Amino acid sequence: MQSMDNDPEDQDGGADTGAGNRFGPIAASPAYKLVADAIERQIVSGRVRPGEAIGTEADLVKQFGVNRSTVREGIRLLEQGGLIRRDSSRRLYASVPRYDRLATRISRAFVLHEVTFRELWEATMAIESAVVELAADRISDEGLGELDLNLRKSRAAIDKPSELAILDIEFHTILCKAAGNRVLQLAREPENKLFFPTTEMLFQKNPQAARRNVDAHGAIVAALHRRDKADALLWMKRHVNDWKKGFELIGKSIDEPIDRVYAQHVLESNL
Amino acid sequence: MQSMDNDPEDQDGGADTGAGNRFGPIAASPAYKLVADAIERQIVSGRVRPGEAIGTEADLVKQFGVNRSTVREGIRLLEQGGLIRRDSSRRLYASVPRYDRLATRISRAFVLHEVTFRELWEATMAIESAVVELAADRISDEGLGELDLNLRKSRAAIDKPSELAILDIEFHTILCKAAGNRVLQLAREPENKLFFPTTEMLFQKNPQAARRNVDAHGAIVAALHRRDKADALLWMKRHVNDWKKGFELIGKSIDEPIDRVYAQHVLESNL
DNA sequence: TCATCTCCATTGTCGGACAAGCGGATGATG
DNA sequence: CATCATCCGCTTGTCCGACAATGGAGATGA
Repeated sequence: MQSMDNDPEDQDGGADTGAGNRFGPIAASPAYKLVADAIERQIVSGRVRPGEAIGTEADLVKQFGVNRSTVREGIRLLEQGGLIRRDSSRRLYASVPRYDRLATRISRAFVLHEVTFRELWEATMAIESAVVELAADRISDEGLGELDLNLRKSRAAIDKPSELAILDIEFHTILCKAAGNRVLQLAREPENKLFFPTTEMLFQKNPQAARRNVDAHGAIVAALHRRDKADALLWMKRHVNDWKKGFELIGKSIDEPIDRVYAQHVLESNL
Repeated sequence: MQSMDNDPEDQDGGADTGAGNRFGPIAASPAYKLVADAIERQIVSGRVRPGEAIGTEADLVKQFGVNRSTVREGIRLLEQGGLIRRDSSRRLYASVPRYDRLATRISRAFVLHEVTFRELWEATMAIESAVVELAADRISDEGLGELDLNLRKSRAAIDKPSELAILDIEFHTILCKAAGNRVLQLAREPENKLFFPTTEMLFQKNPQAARRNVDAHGAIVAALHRRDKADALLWMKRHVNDWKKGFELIGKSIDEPIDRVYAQHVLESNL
């Protein structure tokens, strides 16, 4: 398995090992990067609040004393990073990095690194287990209502694989929202984008899978109604396990990397 | 708790609800974005392999039929996204998104969204538990050796909070590498950047914490040597729990958001 | 063959220019 | 006076052209 974090061209030079190699390589950044970094620091440090307007390009030209083209290139860096955004008038505002954007990039990185379904599945097992336990503690009546509604819709759509797959994603998303943990929420986004979409395929090739899916959801919801954390956890583990069984049942190996063309399709649908 | 994924200006217009609202808003992207998207598709789809050279700016100008400035702005978007990179000669090559770069962005997003230590801690508990279980199955003798070495260094540095904090991060990083799961590896990066660095503070204010930390590491390593998954898991949970206790012991609330200035410092050290 | 040098290609940066579009000011109207 | 339509100016997106610095490749020499 290849590592993901090797990088021969490390700017920082790593930890200084002893007395030799005193000076690390100097980072001679181009001006557009310096512009981007300067603005980024203002935002991250909180000196510019999210929603607050960044100056116009002309302002930045004056402040930084560089050409407008240079400013614009710097802005492009930040724009992709999600730290600034444009409203309808295309003016620039500071922003908090968007969530789904990050999730898309994370998922894309996994695809490019040829992460296997096994890795995805193991992470799913861990995260969803934690989510359901937290949800058992914290879910509100409103959250339970959402789950009930989702469950009813799922039972109605049990013969429609594509609809059911969407409802499956929705189910777990509701659950995670109820768990009230944004770190787990982001950590489980790759599941939404890469893992759960495969359920549609499973439902198509194996009608049994659809029923087991909805049954598991039902059992989890019932357990949450009773605030029965242990039972909810048990069913969640079964539920995630079922995916693996289903995957193997249709003759695919869980150890193969996520299919690139498939994932590209999925990721582009919500670029 | 605020949601992280609301966005009134959604480009896609969401799911079409019934027959009304047939046409979603048209995405009239500027040319530089079209350029970036075009190149991105080439890379993500695999038509351009990582490491392969992208044409020069002049080439792209010819291919896309736009001005060089426009091409350059498009390139800046991709550059920040990590899909292309420049070698020493500043030439452009396709690349796989770097891992630590992504991790930094994720962590920064958490800070800006004012995620609480509780959320981080809950995620840590889930992820580290999964990691140690997988590691118990998969760790090699070499991995065990690395852990042994880390443990020895930790015991030697038990009175040096800053060193010990670094060794603590290293311990969990080794463990995750041994678990052989890159999804979890990325998911736990925010711990490295935001959660574990707080241990230095704990060690400083409470010498007991350092000892408990190293003891827990020792117990985990011993369990892994015996391939005793249950015991390793038990000690890991204690270990993560200790952090919470220590945090409360020094009078801080686990429900407060991650301190912005502190986090900025940590994140900038490996920008 | 190997080291050195020169020249060229390429990037980074600059200056200027213009069309399109939005915001706000201005004016008209009830 | 309030509401609405119109217009002007600012801002962005795009284009053009230019030049210094620098790395690489090929030419040149030992």
